[in-house]
Parts: sequence; C-alpha cells; structure tokens
Amino acid sequence: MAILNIVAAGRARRVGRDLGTARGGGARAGAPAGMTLDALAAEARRSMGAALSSLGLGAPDYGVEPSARPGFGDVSSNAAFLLARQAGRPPAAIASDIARACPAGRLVERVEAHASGHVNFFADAAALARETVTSALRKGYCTADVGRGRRATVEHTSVNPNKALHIGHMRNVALGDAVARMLAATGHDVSTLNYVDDSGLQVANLMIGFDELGFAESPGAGQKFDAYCGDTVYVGAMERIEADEGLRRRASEVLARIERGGTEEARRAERLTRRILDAQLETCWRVGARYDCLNFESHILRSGMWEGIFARLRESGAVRLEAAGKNAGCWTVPGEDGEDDKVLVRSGGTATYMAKDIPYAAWKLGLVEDPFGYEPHATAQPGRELACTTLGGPAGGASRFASPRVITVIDSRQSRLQGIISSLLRRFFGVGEGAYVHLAYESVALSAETARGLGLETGGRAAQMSGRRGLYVGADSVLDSLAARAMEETSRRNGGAPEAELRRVAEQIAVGALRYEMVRQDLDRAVTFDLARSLSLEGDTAAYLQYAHARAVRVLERAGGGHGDADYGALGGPHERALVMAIGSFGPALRGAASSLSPKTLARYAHGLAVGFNSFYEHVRVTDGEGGDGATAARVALVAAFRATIEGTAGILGIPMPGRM
RNA sequence: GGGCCCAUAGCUCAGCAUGGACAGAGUGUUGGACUUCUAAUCCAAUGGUCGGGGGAUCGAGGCCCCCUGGGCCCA
Repeated sequence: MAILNIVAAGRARRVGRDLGTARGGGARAGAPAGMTLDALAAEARRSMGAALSSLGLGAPDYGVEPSARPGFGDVSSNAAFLLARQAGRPPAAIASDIARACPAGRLVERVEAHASGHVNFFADAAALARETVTSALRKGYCTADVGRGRRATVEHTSVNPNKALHIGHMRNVALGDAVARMLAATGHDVSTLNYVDDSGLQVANLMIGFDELGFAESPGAGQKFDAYCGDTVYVGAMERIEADEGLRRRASEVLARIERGGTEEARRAERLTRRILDAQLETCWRVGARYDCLNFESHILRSGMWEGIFARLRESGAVRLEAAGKNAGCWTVPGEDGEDDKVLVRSGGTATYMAKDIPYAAWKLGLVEDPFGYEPHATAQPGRELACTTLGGPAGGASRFASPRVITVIDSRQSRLQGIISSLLRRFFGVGEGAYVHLAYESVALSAETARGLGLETGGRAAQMSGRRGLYVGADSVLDSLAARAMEETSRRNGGAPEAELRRVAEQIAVGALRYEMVRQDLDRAVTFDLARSLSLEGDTAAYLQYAHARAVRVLERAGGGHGDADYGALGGPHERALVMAIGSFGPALRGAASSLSPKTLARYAHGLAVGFNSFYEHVRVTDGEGGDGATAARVALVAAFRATIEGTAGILGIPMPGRM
C-alpha cells in the first residue's frame, strides 16, 4: 500500500482513527470546530482512565473508537483485550469491571460491557445533539487547524499542451485540487502549481502538422482549440511523421530550435502552447480547479538553475564522469541498493530529463535562489489570481510559491522517476523526511464496452487510453453528456424554473458527478472508466450528496424560522442519533483524509453523512409540528447542521451543492 | 530478468496503516413505500471458499513467507 513515495525510508505519520488522542479533543465545554465526536471520545477516555486507576489496572495504550454499530453504543474501547493477558482473566470479565467503574459525565450517559470484551459508551442523546448541532452551525466547523499556517505546495494537472484533457487527466485534477483544498481546510498555507511542458517533442510534432502538413490554424465552429490540436492535428501529424524519416528529422530540428530559445520556432511554440493551455484551463476551471502559478518548462531550462545545481553536484562529488563502460563520457550518479547508475548528462553533453526535474524540485522546495519573475497569466482565472513564470525576474531568496513541504500529484507510472528525484534530493540536498512527496495514483483505463464504442475490440479487457491513436474519452465531452442528462431530469422536476437556472444546476451536477467518480476510489486502485456507467446519477454518486443537500434546503425554506428554543431531547430517535453522529464525525474524517492525503476518505464520509440524512428524511417529518415548537426547532436545527456540514465536506472535494435540483 | 500496484457478493468498490463484536456499500435481481418537507429517495429480501497455500497469534480479510493471475514501469 505504498501511496506515498516519500524522501527517506519513513513515511509521514498519519493521524490515527483513534479519537482520544486528538489534541484539544473536547476538553472544553464548547468543542473546537469539527470535533464533537472527539469531545465524546475524550470524555469516554477520561472516564476509562478514572476506572482503570480506581481498579488499579494500569494504563495500557488502549483506543477509543466509534462503535461498530448503534447497538454497541456510540464509542467503544478495546482496553479489556489489552489487559486480559497480564491480568490472566478473560476480556469480558475485565470489561465488566471497567464498565461498572466508569463514571458518567456530561456527554456519556452510561457504560456497558459487551460479552465480546468491548467497553461501550452510550452518549446522552440530548447533550450530544446539542453539542453537535450548535458547533456544526458555527462558522468554521468544516475545518481543522492542524496545519497551523504551515506552508505546503501542491502541483497537479501538468498536462502536455498539445491536446485536450481526457478523463485520465481529470483524475489528476480532481485528486490534486481536493488535496490542495484538504490542506487549506486543515489550516495549511497552500500554493498550487501547474507545470506546463511547453518544449517537448510533442510540441515540435504539432508544429510540423501546422507548418508542413497544411493543417488549418483554427478548428471548425464548435470545436475547442485543444481538442482540435489533439484529435486532428496531432493524430494526423503523428501518422505521417511515424512513416516518414524526413519528417522525423525535421521535428528534431524544430525541437532543437525551440529549446535553444530566442528563435522564430520558440516564439511560435510559445504562442501555440499558450493557446492550447488556455483551452485546457477552461476545462480545469470548469470543474472548479484553481491554481496559483503556471510553471513553464522552457523557463526552467533557460533559467540557469541546472548549471548551478550541476556545478554543486560536481563539487560535492555526488556525480562522476565515467571513463569507461556503457556510460563512458557520461556524468552519472551512483545508483542505490543495486540500482543502475543514473545518467545526468550524456556523453554528447546534453542533459537528460534530470536537467529540468531536479531544478524544478529544488525550486519547489525553496532550495535555490528564485530565477523567475512573475506576471499575471494573460487569461484571468475566475475567482483567484493566477501567476505565471517569466524569465529574467529579479532574483533574491526562494520563490514565494516554494515551501518546505511539496506534494506532486502524478500517476504511478512516474513512480520510478520520482523515486530517483526523491533519492537525489535526500542524498545531496539534505532534504528531510516527508518533505518531497510524490502522490502517486493508478491511472485510468477504458472499460471494454467503452473502448468498443471508440472502435477498439479488446476481448473483454480494459484498454489503456492513447492520445496518439485518438483512443480516449475527453473530459469536456463527458461533462457535456452528464450536463445534458442532468438537464433532462432537472427540467422535468422543476417545470417553471428559468432555463439559465436549470442549466446552472445541470452543470453543477455534471461537475460533481465527474469529480466524485475520480476521487472516490483508493489511489492504489486503477480506475476503469465506463461511459454508460459514469452517466448514472443514482446510488453512490455526487448526485446523491447533492440531492440530500437540496432536500435539506427545501426543508429549511419550508420551516422558516421562529420555532423558539430547541428541545434537543427530541432528537433521541435512531435516525436523529445516527445523523448527529455522522455530523459529529466530520473532524476525524477530515484529519484522517488530510494526514494520509486521501480524498477518498472524505468522499466516503460525505456519502455516509448523506445516507444519514436521507434515511432521517424518509422517516422523520421535520415540519409537521410533532412534539411542539421546541422539538420542531431542534429538528430544523439538525437539518441546518447537516446542510452546512455536507456543503462544507463536498466543498473540500470541489463538488458544488445546488440549492435545488 | 528487476521494481511498483491490484485480487473481498454476478458487476463496481469500502474495510487492511493501529489484528478483536455476526465482513459493509453501491449496482443487479425480487418485493414493498409517493393525497403528506423533491421517489435522483427510502425499506426489505437476495447474494461472499475475503485469489491459493503455509506461518506467527487466544484471535487474521488485515501481519510474515511462498505461489497464481492481471495492470504498470525499467531492462
């Protein structure tokens, strides 16, 4: 389960599921943001501590966790299991002693031993509901200040600017943007980068397509420029180039002149890649991703950073010039653990990919003087300033986008290369453990049915996407199909609503659906994308979360205000209690997700929260006056608490929450 | 040949870091719930040798070793 490819052998210590260890976990009457379950667990832990010491049982490193099911209380402890051996008695007997000795408290109503050996704590429903609902309605509930303002830099997206984004890229965008949002929600000061490879061979190939193969400069009506370049020009050019030695040579020449800089080719490449980049950014912005800085590869290559770093590596003896063998004439770094030596500079004097990857990594970590200037990107980003690098800016200090903790989101096919970068940083730049993280995820393939729809028969197997062969599903087209589908449904249900409003809602449903699908699975599991299945808006999808939210909004509209003081004693039913517990679990869910950089964890939490609400909604009438005004006020407050929490949770995943659908 | 990842219900996936209470969702199938806050929902039934084998443990889906099958990277 190697999710994180971290510098040095150790991995970042993750926040455990155990609740009682949470700092500040409810020691005060008003629990900190997002921490009401923590408050209960902390009280249970204190109760347990008192019982153990009164029994003279010592204090093992026991856990206090959410109970497996409602019948087992609200939180449970495994302490009796841990004491069983030394005490020489069965866990159930010890649990029974402990339970009897556990004092009740403000939130803990009673404590029971279970025959299995678990000690189960039952909360006072009214007290826990009051605690949870009032704190969930406070501003800032959906945050957790574990970052304390520490800097973090996240790089994601980083799609070559020669094509439109496909769904494989969308997984990167959805994961990266969610990680950046999670870190921000946990009190980190986050900068988000998007690396633009504007000088690779793919750019040269594209230019051959335009300059020598006669492709039109602009697409036909209704086609985006990125899609035109990728689908028509690049695919067409590659067919010809692969079959034509002369064209291949031409492409190499063009590439060389792009890389040299200051040439006509370099200027054309820049215009072309920026135009494609802007089209790609439209898609990213459409799904709600935002960036702070665009880093151009060409700028890194011309920044002089590599020369400085290479000199430093030579001086420190980290690299050597091979006199003989297969790497004769090359500058290499000795491999670790029986790995082959890594070539940094080829015998001809040209640098390998290391010449950009090492400087870029060092720049992100703030290890080098910043050689760049910055200017606002030519096309404005909605809602947030977007800078891009320029050459020849005033040097001095590290970049403002750099930080001591860098997270780079790239699919796992790059794990080996990223591992080499990590190793070099650790060995020769003194970079510490956990500072440079490759957040790897398995890539997206197409289901056999979807591949067949694109004209590829795979014999029932999933198919790797290929931009060069035109075998992929575009992000924009999936979003369009999803929006069209959502539009049908939304129009049907909201007959009188204005068209523009319906379109806005349909778009939010489409964006949510795609983002949710891309983050809900474990990073280590390959996503098999099936077009037909992805268009479903039922079951475990973002629409389920959105629908629950829209229902809550409607209830709140209907309820109005003015029901007087809430009587939280009215929230003791099973559906109310389950919803209270779900809302109160936000804090542990967010901390867990952020510490393991795992958006999936938050997606699963959101789903569970929505299940809690939908079930409550079906079984409990909020506004019918049952139990009097106090009870109604409590139910309405619970719905409001749910609404705020689901919106906050979904917001961290970048999933918009329409008020009706 | 070396490295990384995956294998849990017909299908798609949680659970594994920190072993413990009858292995959970969604989907599918079957049945039920809209004069009542949106049925994109809810309720119920159905469905599992947790890929195989061995080991350590009072206890393994989870930990260790080996094997099989699949995906990816490198050579």
